[in-house]
Amino acid sequence: MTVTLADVAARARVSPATVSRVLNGNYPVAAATRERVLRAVDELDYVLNGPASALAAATSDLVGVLVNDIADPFFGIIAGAAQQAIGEGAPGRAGGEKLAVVCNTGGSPERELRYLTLLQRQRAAAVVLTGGAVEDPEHLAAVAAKLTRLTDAGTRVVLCGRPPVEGAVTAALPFDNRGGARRMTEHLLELGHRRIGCVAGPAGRTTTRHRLEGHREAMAAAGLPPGGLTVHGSYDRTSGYDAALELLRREPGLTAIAAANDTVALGVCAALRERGLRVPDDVSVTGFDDLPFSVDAAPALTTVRLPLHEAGARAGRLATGAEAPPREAVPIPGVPVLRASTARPRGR
Amino acid sequence: MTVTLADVAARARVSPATVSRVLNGNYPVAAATRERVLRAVDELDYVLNGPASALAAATSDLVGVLVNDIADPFFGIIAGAAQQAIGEGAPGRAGGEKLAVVCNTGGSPERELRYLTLLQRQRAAAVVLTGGAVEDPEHLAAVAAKLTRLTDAGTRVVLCGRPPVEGAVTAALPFDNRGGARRMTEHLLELGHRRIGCVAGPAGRTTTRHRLEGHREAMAAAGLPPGGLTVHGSYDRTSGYDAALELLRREPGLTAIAAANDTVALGVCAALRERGLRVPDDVSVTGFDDLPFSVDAAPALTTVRLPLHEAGARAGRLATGAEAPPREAVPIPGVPVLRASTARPRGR
DNA sequence: TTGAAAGCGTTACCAA
DNA sequence: TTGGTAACGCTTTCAA
Repeated sequence: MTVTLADVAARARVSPATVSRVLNGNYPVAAATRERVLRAVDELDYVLNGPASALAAATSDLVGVLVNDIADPFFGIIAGAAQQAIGEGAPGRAGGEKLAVVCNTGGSPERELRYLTLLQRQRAAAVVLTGGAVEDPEHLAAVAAKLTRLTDAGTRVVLCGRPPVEGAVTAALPFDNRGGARRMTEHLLELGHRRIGCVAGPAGRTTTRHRLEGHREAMAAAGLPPGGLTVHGSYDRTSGYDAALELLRREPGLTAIAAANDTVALGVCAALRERGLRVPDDVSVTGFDDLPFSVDAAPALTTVRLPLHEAGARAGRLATGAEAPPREAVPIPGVPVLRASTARPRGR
Repeated sequence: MTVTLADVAARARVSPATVSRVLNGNYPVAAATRERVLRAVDELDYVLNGPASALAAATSDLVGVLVNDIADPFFGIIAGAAQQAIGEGAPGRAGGEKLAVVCNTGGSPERELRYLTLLQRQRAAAVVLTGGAVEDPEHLAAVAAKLTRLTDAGTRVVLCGRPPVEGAVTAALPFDNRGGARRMTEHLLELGHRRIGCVAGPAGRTTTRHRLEGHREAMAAAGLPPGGLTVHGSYDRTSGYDAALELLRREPGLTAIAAANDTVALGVCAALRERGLRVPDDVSVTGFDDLPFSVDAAPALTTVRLPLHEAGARAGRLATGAEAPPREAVPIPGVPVLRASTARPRGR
């Protein structure tokens, strides 16, 4: 029925062991023999049995990339870069390359754990976790335990855009969300803004907390009440829209809104537009992430650029072992991108 | 070292066979026994060995979802919906659920084939191919052959937003790109537009060809030269930007531009904006796909809505077998969404 | 309802 | 440089 390694061996008139060696290329094989084997592989259209290979070798070619929302280009860019780096990296078993796959947790802690178990079950070669983590202590502990088991079993664990986990991890590439947010708000303050609203991300996530903390640090440093004008919401457009209306209700005279990310900023802009307010002349809006569409969506948007592609690619290299893990986690900085948003507050 | 099924069996004082039966739940097991086994599983923190299981059962829990560009929300939405449907579907081996993973081909025929081979190697339970196909005859034949091998080996093959492949496929859910594009251009014609530019997608892909054909059908039906004002480019913003400038160079008096998709339309809008032209008052712009950001990016954009989420979810159900494959492929229609784009041509 | 045991297709060790 | 051959951990028939 299906062609096996034994069939190839028979056809090439060698032992199965030799075929395996040719395919894996880890052992010396005579050129003539190798030739014969490869021809047989081709003629029989042989495809290695991955499960059998993984069972015997106690490891597989699978690399899992976990993302919070696959429909969000933020993760798409990271995952795409990681997948490419992994594909280009060291070849996996049997001369084939590693199979980098992305798993969509939807931001759900349960699904995150489920995927980790599934990947553990598959004896994955590596796992890359991207984006913010849920901060529930119980879940955090469960994830840490799971990651420890994975590393113990030889699976490489890489964190990308996610804060380090004590000792359970091969490498961590955290984003400096706090610093980026602080610099962003400092920029607004320098322009003279004082009544600044904040649309934070979903509560209980590291990304949300860090960005919010950065914002508040800047506010506090300027002697302003840091917590007054904050609304939480999910990382989508609707959330920004609703939040902007709520902020305007609370403080009709606000002159700037700092949003959790670019997508949220888009919703903010839409709400302002409906209210007849212009960006950035009436209200300055800032985002975070600098996604490709934001320049069209809101040309006047000031945002923070995170090197998503670079971070993803590096995470991929760390996952394959093509790059040595850094001694300790060095946060990847986010730099404000000032497009047209240099408007000073006008007061209304 | 690692906990095996035998360890669980020993602890529960049953045979390995019984443990397997409890885990898979396909055979009757006494309630008390099952209880004991599950407790042992829990106490030992046992995780099934996927490769071993897949080897013995000759099939795995893996479902591959191939996308052309993971950073494009078009695919993200489809893949997310498919992944969710697959996760919610019939449980896979050992009571766990299916592992739906997305693979990013980057639109490259080689990577597409490579991923198919990798999934074949893993003995994937199903494969979902999304989005347009490259039309190179050689590649088409190679893919068809590969898909035939996959179905022969018991892997379900589902096409989502991709034209059917002769006999090699379990189910196909093609998008009616041609009809959607035709209706879109008809709309422009009804408004009185005559000098309509077209920014088509990358040459040699089914999606591009079908959308272009629909556009030209409408043009021809209106007695207009169908091929005059067409520029090809990739599915990204830059492509739209460049194409719009080129179209304006060729026909400064054009009053409408039909873009390959929403992302491209964004680039078109940006170029027009730079030229001091307003959308839709000076130039009407149409996109395709109706992605979430387009409403903010270009509120005046007319676009075609494809039910991406529904299509992805259905593809997922077809992949798990939760839904019976349709007798034959029924194209999923795309309906024009007229936001503010009802402007008639002004002539310039 | 349960157990015993024969595979499943590779890998990797030990010889030759 | 090559071959023989135990594992690897699970599933599944066949018996009991």
